Amino acid sequence: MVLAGETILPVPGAARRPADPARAVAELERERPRWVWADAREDYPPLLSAGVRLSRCHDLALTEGLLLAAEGRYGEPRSARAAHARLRGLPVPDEQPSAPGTLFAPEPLAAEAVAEVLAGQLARIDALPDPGRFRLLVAAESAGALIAAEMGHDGMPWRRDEHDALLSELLGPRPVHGMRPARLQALADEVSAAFGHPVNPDSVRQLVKAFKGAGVAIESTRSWELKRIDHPAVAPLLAYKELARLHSFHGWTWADQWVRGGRFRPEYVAGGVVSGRWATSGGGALQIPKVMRRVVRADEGWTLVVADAAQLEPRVLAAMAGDVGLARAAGEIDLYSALAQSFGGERDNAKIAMLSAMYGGTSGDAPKLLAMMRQRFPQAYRFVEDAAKAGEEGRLVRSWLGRTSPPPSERWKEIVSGPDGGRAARDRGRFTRNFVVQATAAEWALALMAVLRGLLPDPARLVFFQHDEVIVHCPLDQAEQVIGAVSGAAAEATRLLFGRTPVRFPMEAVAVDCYADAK
DNA sequence: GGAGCGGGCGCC
DNA sequence: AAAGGGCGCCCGCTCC
Repeated sequence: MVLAGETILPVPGAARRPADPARAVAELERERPRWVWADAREDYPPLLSAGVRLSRCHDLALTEGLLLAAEGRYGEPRSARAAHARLRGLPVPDEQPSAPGTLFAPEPLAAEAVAEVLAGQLARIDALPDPGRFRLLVAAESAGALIAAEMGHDGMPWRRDEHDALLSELLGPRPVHGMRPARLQALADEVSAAFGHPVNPDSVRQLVKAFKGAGVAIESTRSWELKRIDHPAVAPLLAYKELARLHSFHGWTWADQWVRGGRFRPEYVAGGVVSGRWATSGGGALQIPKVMRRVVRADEGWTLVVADAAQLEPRVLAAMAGDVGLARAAGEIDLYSALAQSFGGERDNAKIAMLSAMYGGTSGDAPKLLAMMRQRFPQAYRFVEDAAKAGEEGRLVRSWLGRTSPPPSERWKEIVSGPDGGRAARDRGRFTRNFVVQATAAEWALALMAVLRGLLPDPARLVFFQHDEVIVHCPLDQAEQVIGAVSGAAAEATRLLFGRTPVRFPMEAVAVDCYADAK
């Protein structure tokens, strides 16, 4: 095992930091070690900039977070430094992720300390209920950290000329900074005209007041509520809201900040969501509107291989719960169609039933459909009900590989024991109900990416990941190989998590020139 | 004039 | 038709 971090121990006897760390790392990488480092988010980008890529790692910070949660110590500082202080019984430093270039960056953790923390973590993993699964979780989470850094480094192809054309088409030409684009101003004027006085369409308060003055009582300005209203201001207002969002979230200013050299480079945060999903800390890569997909185009002579897992969450539920009936339906490509006959012949009913079971839905037809689910698929039904019950009682739940939900807050405990505790309890029940499914789906997706990354031929690159969807950018002549790698990776991820299961996890990939053409 | 929060809505 | 999980982000607005 080779230890790395900020501190690098290349070979025994050479305990000093080498003159050219990146080169030393690159040489050692030929042995394909599992690198151990404090925090890939900080340690990997400099290596990537130096042209070095690593195949495997153990990320102490991410692992510490997983372990603390599993041990019921969620919320304690999870940095390698903090973990080391806990081991030594020293004061634990506060969580302070130092931004790159921080003036007072802490001294790097010594290699000996890294080794100590690692040994401590491996021992703690052995003490868990299912160390084998947890080790897989740690490996997948760590691989995710590598991939997140690489995707941030490589960036997703983003054509600024197409982006500008799209914005101009929808909003009018780029305005002077701080001004509304022409189309937005025209819509705002229409809204004001409809009320007969100036109204700021960005102000909820002004809108509610204006509608009230026009004799229309509304609770909110949510678009579904506005759509039920008959008033001339509604149409321009809805159009305004949609375009204003595009302008402020993914407009010219956004592109100035996030797009360089034909690449959109967001900052992904592996494990940034409690469920294990990724988050972003800038750039909003996980909320790019579908209309923007036409802006994502492969380089000349290259292609985009776009792949998404079909109905991932219900399949995960079927596999976890070991529900034979649901697993049989999940052996089909379209799971909901396969379920339709169990829900009165309607595919939509099957979908509502499954989503309500996984999200805790109670409105509309949900109660009726859930009753049918309880009868037809008792094991799957019980699986999510048990998770909900655990949450309502303030207990913790775990994903398939052992990611543990955060505990309820002290405030929650107060409220729940009070007179109106039912609402808070049900809210938490919905959270834990969803957690077990969402977190396991995230694990499957991480495993998929980790395997896929290892199968990609150079210079193919993962350039986008969004919960259950990946994009690989590769030369045209690698398209077929990459498409094969995707389905191979999906099968391997399924095997890694669930072993032999009748549940299928279809991951169909297509090679396209433009992201918008993928669906 | 900056921090913090709720509304609203994009994605899954 | 309208409500159920997870996020990030911008806006208006309040408060200090």
